[in-house]
Amino acid sequence: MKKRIANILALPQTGEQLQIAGWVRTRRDASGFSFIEVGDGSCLANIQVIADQTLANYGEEVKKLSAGCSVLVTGILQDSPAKGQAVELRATEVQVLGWADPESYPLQKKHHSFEFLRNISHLRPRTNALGAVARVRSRLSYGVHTFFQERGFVQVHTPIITTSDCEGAGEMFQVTTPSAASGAEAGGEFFGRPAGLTVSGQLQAEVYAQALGNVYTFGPTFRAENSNTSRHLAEFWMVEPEMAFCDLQGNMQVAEEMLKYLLRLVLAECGEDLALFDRFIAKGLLAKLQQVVDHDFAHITYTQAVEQLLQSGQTFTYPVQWGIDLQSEHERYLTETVYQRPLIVTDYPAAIKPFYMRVSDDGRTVAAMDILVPGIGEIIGGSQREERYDVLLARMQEAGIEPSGYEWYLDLRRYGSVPHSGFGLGFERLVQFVTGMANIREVIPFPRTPGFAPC
RNA sequence: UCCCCGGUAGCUCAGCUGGUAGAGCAGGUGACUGUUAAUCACCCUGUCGGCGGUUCGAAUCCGUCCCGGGGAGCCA
Repeated sequence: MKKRIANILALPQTGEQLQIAGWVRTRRDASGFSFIEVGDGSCLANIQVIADQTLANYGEEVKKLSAGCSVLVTGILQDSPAKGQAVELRATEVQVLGWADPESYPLQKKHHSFEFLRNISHLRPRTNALGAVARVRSRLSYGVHTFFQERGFVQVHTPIITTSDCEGAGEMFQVTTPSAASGAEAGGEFFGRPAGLTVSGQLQAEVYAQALGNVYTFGPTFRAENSNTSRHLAEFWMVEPEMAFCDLQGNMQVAEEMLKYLLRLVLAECGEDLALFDRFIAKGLLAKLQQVVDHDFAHITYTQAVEQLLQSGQTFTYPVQWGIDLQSEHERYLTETVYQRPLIVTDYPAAIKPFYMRVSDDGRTVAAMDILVPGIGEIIGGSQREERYDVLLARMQEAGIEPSGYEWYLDLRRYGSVPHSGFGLGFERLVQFVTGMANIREVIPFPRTPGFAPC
């Protein structure tokens, strides 16, 4: 019976006859038989196969197996007499499904730089670290859905192609057809007006929040920024809940609960993979994650943040002054040095935030919140939305946005407007935080960055 | 886009102040071995990122372009 290695190792039943299918990691020969380590991606661990010379294809095939070959192994699970593994599979048949020429197969049984692996993105999930990232990412993704579904949120598939720019969220990729672009098509635009790939599902999520209450969207997002950093991608995934009848306090509460829920989840269910990261990628990772789960997030207002930075005695490249946007160095200092845990900064100056954020009673700040985490910086950005028609309209005009393109958005304030809030979580930044991977390009299967999209 | 650093064998890298290349791993062959980053011996591997310049001579110095990494900006 064909079984996955994760299931075999979770509940080993020696004496059982079973079959595994996977890829050879290494082969070591002893006198009269070979050890073959086979992994199938179901977990980090491989299973050791004992292939005896009595196998019909031992000399012809088994002895020629090398890293990357795919095999179907039938055998009997038995206790292992040697250290390193509790059980091993004594093969009665080793069927080679696909060869991998050792002269040209790029993956070796040694450390490879992530930079090198990135250039073979079609093969890199076969490595321990990238395979572990893929499993953790998948578990987190599923966890996002269970977190919201358990709380009665409705998932909304917001559009990927959009004609409304979520102002302030970055440059949009244009979407058109070859004939439209060349002007051959009547009207010049496939959609009748300029369209692009979404930079945020927020505005459309607001529509459904004001019909269904609590909703979330979780999908791909695109930014045509020429930014080349370890924290930015041109295509990434974003989690965006939007909640009607919810103020900034409730918003922050959901965000903190969600992050802790997801960390608890992977700590409980991805222990083996996280242990790998803790050992080889980011020492102390497990303790750091546990510490986040066990403590409340720190809360300060933007104004307090500015005061603390001014009083810190630190010299910053960018001088601190009320009204400036906090720079990376400022955010890092606060979350990594002062608080050493996730930090929520609220109530930013209205002048540096987008038009849709709710203006506070002081008239100069908005009900915004950023969650900063050590090592990554901003992982969540959110706000209470401006629900007052007049104020929203004024803010749009201040920002130089033509209201005619946003009539549908203004309608939400004309008809049964309610206080509501939401936030955006950069999913890859979450995966980065959880795995400790230094570069965001390693936590998405096929990273897209300026000048890079190989397949 | 800006600043800094880098591009040498399939991979990871060394190569000091200029004298036309090395190691480990991988690969091949053989030996040995309940092995597990196996071990030992032998063998193979290079337009030193591209182009131009200085020089008797350039991997090394200069210019320029391309690519990558780190940081910044922008943000998630």
